[in-house]
Amino acid sequence: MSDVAPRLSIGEAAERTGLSVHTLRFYEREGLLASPIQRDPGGRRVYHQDDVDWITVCVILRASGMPLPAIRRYTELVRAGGGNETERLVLLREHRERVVDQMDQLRKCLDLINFKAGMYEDVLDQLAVPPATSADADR
Amino acid sequence: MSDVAPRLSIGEAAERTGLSVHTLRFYEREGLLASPIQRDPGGRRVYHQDDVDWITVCVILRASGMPLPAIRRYTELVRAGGGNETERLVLLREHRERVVDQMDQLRKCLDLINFKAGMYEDVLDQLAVPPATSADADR
DNA sequence: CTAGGATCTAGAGTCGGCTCTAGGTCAACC
DNA sequence: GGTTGACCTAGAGCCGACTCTAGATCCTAG
Repeated sequence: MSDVAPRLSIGEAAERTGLSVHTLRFYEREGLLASPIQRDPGGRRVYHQDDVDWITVCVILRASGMPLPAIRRYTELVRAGGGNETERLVLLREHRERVVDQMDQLRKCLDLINFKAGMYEDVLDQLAVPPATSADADR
Repeated sequence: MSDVAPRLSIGEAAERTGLSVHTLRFYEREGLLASPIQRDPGGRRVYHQDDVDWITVCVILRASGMPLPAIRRYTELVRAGGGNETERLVLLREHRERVVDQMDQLRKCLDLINFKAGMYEDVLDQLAVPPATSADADR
């Protein structure tokens, strides 16, 4: 047993969450953090695993396009403790719909790309083969 | 045979592409349109099916997160005509990677949502059943 | 002939989400 | 005890992608 309950500086928290220290402070100001970040005697932030875990959730939600205000609302519900599961569920389900829609759009885009890329590949193949092609046609 | 080669006003083009007239003009200024939009004698834009089709491609690419400058570059290649298929392919493949990455992130987010939503549903089920639960435990 | 609505241009404004700056504190090492 | 580097706050700045405004023009219907 060694690194139980690690106390992380903001720089270390930034490393593990993939955010910049600027963004970590910004998210805190924006009220996205579930629990207030501890401070050391010098006034510096001290992050615990729980904080990192929650921030990671935020990062995933953001990456899926959830706007900061929505994440904030969700955070507030979590902060408020049990008893509001229905509202949390509503929020999550709403976002799930948006995520599903996005996947659909991405699939459409992928189809488009594959279609167009296929066309270009064909054109390039045509150009690559011909050293013999026209002669072959005569035989 | 009636509506062959329809000539659309910007308002009609907006309807069919789902963009606003403002955005249509903006995209044009930004150089996203493959061919210059025709004008009627009064100086108004006239859109043809080809234009709408190309704009639709742009919309799909945008919806998948391709930045305007990338769409512009692609448009320029298309505008330049054949002979640059390799470059187009490179652009499309780069974007395909980003799209695939995004789908991955969305999947991760969906997992998270399903996991959390599942927890909340369980909590709510617990609350919904119990009218008899504690008494049952005594038998 | 005029009133209304769609269109035009150039340019300003908005919004979300960071990102950075200035000016200061603090801890640690040489 | 001086220097370096991570950290602090408050607030300004930036970027992408629209979105809107003002003031003019043009077409159509009444």
